[in-house]
Amino acid sequence: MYICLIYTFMLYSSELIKGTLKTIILKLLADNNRMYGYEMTQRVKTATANKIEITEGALYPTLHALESEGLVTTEIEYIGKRVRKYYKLSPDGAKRSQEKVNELADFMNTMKFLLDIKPKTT
Amino acid sequence: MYICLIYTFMLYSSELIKGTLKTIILKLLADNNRMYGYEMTQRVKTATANKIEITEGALYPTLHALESEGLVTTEIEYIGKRVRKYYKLSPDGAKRSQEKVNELADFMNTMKFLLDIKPKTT
DNA sequence: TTTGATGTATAAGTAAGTTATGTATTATTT
DNA sequence: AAATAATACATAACTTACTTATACATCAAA
Repeated sequence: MYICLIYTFMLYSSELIKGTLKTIILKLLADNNRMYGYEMTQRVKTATANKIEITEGALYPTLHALESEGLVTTEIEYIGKRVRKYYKLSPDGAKRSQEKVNELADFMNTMKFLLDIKPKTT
Repeated sequence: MYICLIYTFMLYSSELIKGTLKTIILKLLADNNRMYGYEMTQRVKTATANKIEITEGALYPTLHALESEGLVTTEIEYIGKRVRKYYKLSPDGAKRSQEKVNELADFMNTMKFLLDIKPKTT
């Protein structure tokens, strides 16, 4: 007797995640005081059961953009000889975080209505 | 005495809508047998209270892409002298429509969980 | 008669990603 | 001991899916 286990790594098509990265980062920082980039990728990966994987090529430019917009501040620390860059929300960033999450929530409600998606019955 | 009415046209930032256009079109066609492009833009506009406005520059290339992928078929009709192009789902398109809607629903549930968004209490 | 709505289409430019590559340290496996 | 994987940052080249602008044409309304 064979037992066949198929693990489907149902990663979302990338267009979907596209508009949401900044919102995700800002929300993570709103909840966690400070985080570093690699930590964010791991947090999102485990929190979504591998459904959302943030690539470094997307993450770091976005973090730099948030910094240059004044929405986050940074602190560099050394773990042994390895550099680690912590990000923290500025007051503007905290405000923006809420706005972005609210906008996304509103958008998702609109889309659910438009696509006639029923709430999960779990 | 002045009465000041401010209408806020809270259009979503375009990155959000970005990944969802094909899904919206396929779902419209799944529900309506056949539709033409302009009709789709109006339907979405009114159904979302002007929150989502599909631009022609996005719509028509996407419709052409769907056609060349074999997901929709077209019929041309004349209203007076004015041309109108109707789109209809192919069997593949009907299947894809369901898949896309399911994927988006799944994605939105994941995002709601990740961003700790509470269901609306209305 | 000219503006707005209806209707389709494409070209140029942009934003936000992907993919690939690079560098370096530390832990784990063979 | 050496190779591989994980940790940690970063950037360059490319792609995708849009936006913005333009174009053309018909028909209704001001």
